[in-house]
Amino acid sequence: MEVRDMSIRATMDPRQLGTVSLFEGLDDRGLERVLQAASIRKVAAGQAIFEQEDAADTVFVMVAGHAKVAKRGADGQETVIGFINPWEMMGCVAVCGGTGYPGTATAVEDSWLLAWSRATIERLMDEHSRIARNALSTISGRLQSMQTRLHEVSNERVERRIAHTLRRLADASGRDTRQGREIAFPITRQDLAEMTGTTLHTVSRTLSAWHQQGIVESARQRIIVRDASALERIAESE
Amino acid sequence: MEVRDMSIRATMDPRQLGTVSLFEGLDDRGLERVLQAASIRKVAAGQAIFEQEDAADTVFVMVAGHAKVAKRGADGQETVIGFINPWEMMGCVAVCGGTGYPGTATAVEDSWLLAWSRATIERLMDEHSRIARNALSTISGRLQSMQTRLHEVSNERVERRIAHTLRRLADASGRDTRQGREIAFPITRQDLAEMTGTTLHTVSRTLSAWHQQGIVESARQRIIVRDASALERIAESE
DNA sequence: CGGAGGCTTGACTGCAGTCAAAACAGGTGG
DNA sequence: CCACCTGTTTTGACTGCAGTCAAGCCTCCG
Repeated sequence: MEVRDMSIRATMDPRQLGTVSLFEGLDDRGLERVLQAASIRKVAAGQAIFEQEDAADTVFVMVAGHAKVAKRGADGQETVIGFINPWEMMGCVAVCGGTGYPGTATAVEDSWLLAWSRATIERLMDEHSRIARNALSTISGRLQSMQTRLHEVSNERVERRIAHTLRRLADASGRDTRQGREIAFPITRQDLAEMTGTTLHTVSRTLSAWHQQGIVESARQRIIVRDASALERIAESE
Repeated sequence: MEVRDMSIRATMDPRQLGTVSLFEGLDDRGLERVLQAASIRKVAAGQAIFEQEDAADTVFVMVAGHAKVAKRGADGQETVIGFINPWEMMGCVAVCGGTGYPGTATAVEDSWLLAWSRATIERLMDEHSRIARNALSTISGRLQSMQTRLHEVSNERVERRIAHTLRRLADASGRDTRQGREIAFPITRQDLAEMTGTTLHTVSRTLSAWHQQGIVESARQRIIVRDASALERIAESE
């Protein structure tokens, strides 16, 4: 399920960790120490990284690959909380808040992650108060984006919600190609439906319509945004 | 709009501050210092405490009264993020995250609040690392409850969402009366609609139906839950 | 007593969910 | 290399939940 591979750590430049919001502003020696305290895990596509309600004892940073975090409710329905890009962290809320993981994280591609145990992260926070402050501001940002999503799901029509979501995905996880901006990991209609509070049928119909209009290009588990401004118009028009 | 009244502070027992999640675990001397750093404000019902997008420079703790925090979107629609009860704080996310306030806070009753400036709260956090940790865990809790609400709005039918919301309100902000458990502050159908992502019409119809069944008692801006277990059944039944 | 804000109810409608079926792509094993 | 099987996507037809439109009532407050 998980394989450790120490050689990767040896070849990694600690300064890359400075990209991670949690470790922003640390000096080189601090980053070095943080890296030394980490362990590395490889997770194959489709495998779980952590499970909902498991005691939260590890903070992860994605090094390469992508993961999906989804919460499943009592009724078995899933809601996609978000996708994790390289150099983003996950698990921090649960570890800091002292609760279980809020959802299940699944690798959607073969991925490499750095991992720190709860005890280690707490020690690092003690040594570098900057890390605690970073955690606070990162979580605050997530809370705000959650509030925005709540507002959207509560007040907006499906098409517009999909447009908003797709725009954000293209923005945060996109990769420019000759055809347009492509979501940089495999994502199904079902995933998009679970992010927007709708059904895969409606997502499929919507994307088909947008395809007709030349706004998106799409194939199995791939979506390319050709006309970002049209998407913007759908998302924001009165 | 806001009136300062220092005499209240003089008569307040610092230990009451220990009830506030942000200051949990501080010793008496710490609480004393926190209280000394606070200023007091009185806000009349209907008045704003802070406005959406204002630079977040003050953290508040409700001493007596209740406030509503609502976010209004680009389209002018409002979403109620939550209600603030006595000894709960607000503004912390924005102040800690370094962003503007995520919504507008309005007193729904005449209220008294303690207030700390950003600089003061940061100094207090430096002096007492416990405060920073508390902030982290409080915000984590809010994030999780946001995720739960997102899941509900995405996947559940209106009636069930209202049941969930009403249950939580009665739980967190209820007061036991001979008729049942009453929401302890004035709340309109519109407020409830904006919390659940529906319209005041639907809320009204739903409450009427529940009234028929003896589940709730309600009047202008007042709701009493008579049969909590029935509500539970509506909220959780398959 | 009059006005404003809050609540209720009815009738209608349409968005999007459900049900159903089929095409398609990709991976696996023979 | 082909056959099969599973998971993904598309499309159509139907339906019902809840939003919209409309009207009127109630309650509190000035």
